[in-house]
Amino acid sequence: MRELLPEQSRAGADAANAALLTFKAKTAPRRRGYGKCFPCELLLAEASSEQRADFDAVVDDQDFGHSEVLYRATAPVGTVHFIQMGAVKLLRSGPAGEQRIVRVLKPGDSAGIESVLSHTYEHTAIALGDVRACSIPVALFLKLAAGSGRTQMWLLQKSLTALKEVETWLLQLAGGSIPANVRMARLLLKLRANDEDHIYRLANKEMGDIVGLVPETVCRIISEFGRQGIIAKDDCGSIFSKRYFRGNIQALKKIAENI
Amino acid sequence: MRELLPEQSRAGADAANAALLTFKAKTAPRRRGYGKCFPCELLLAEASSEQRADFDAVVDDQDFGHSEVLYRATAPVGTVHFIQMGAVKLLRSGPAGEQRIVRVLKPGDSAGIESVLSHTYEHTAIALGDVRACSIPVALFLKLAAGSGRTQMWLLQKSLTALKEVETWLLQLAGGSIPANVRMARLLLKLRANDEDHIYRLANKEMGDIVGLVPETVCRIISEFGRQGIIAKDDCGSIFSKRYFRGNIQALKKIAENI
DNA sequence: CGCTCCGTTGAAACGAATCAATGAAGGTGG
DNA sequence: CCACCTTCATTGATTCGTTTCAACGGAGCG
Repeated sequence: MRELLPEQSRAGADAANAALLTFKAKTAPRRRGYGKCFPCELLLAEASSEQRADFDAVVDDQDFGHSEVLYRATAPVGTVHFIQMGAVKLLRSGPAGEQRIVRVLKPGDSAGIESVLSHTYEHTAIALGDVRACSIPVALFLKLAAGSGRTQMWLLQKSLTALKEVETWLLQLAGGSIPANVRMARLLLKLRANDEDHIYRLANKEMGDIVGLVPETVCRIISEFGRQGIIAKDDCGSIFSKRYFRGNIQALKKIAENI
Repeated sequence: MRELLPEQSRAGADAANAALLTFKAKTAPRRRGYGKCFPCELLLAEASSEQRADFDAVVDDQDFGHSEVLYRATAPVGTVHFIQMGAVKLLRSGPAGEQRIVRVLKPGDSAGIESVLSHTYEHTAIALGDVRACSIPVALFLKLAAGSGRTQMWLLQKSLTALKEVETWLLQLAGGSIPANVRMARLLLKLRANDEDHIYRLANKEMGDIVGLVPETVCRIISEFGRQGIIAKDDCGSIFSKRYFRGNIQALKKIAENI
């Protein structure tokens, strides 16, 4: 289980990642232009030409598979990531071993910005499904960001948006006398993909780690929703095999309102 | 109960506040120099002399009494506040009427910065005890902030710190299979005043609104802590009359660890 | 093929919410 | 200054929901 790799294997994994990055930088086709990644565009808008050269030499896209670790909490900050595709869960762990998913990053979000405050990562970041991210060494990122007012403003907006999101989770998803099925309905609505009736499907334990429930309880509630015809496991072959639910959004909203 | 003033009385209250502010600007002794409020210092560091004059004409300190409302959620953003003294609770309300304290601001924190994203307040802000805040009209704040890179950086740091704080609340204080007495012990530790054994005392319902418990349960746990000699109501006369607990920090930490 | 991990379901125990009643405190008006 | 009223703190008895413990089946993987 990659999420719980023991500490001693981390150095090896990091070295492997570094090697992979180097390899890719030399052999893989480079991104064309800077427009592909909005944050990079911002970072470079006010940069000098030699900074652009620096940038071009080390920054590239990076792909991660399902449940692959982008970085680990308490590790020194190495790179800042801008999510371009897929979703990433941010895990925070407490001293007593408790664990909770505090955010889910989607395309346009950034990971590792806590480097502005500290030299170690705050979370463990793990890919949900296939992920593509633009990865920038933290030193370069900080240097470019310091010279770009627009980037700072963008970061501030992103941070405030994240703050709002977490506060909403705290209000709507966290325990506190709100029945478990209501919290689950709200979570499913938040995990909606696009504007259709597809709902991104996480493992029972993962959903439990968000709403504060035990996996068994999550399973019971999901099963009950299924019995009521509110959601169905979307096993329609293809790549969607088991990564999605198909849900009755209106019915879920009804439950989420909690009468 | 001032927190639940009906809507129709708000306009009157706002007008009264505006009148008070004007009055104070004309008659009350002004703050001496800009050094008194760090954020103001930052805002003005790169400002022109006429901007300073503008600033000096409208910005001043404002005092709030216990349970007084600084601003109300969904109201248009009028002023941004920098807390100089006391504590302020930020309440977020959901569509189903659920309510939760999502943050507690302390000196050095800012309130109303969501104005960067939106034109309405995100929270209802209510004073806990006596509060002194530096109040700046949002238009002036945005104008000055746009021209001050250091202010933007400071705001980013503040926002990231708040984000970290809320995530920690989500992890340690929100429901999720963590026993109620452990969550309460953690809350009491977070409400510690200074480095002593004084603990800021909120109403039972307020503490419940943070950890997601019903007031009765909060009372039972506090009573139990009292019976165990872990905390005592600090009724030692003076102004501290009933605003503080006196607690055995080590014992609380023991409980907070949850074995 | 056997291993482990995850999903699923059942029965029982526990903890917190609810309902209800009393007492203390603060504010208002006579 | 006292009586009244509203709000909050406190405690008990009961109910309800979620956790816990346990067992089984299936999927993925070495």
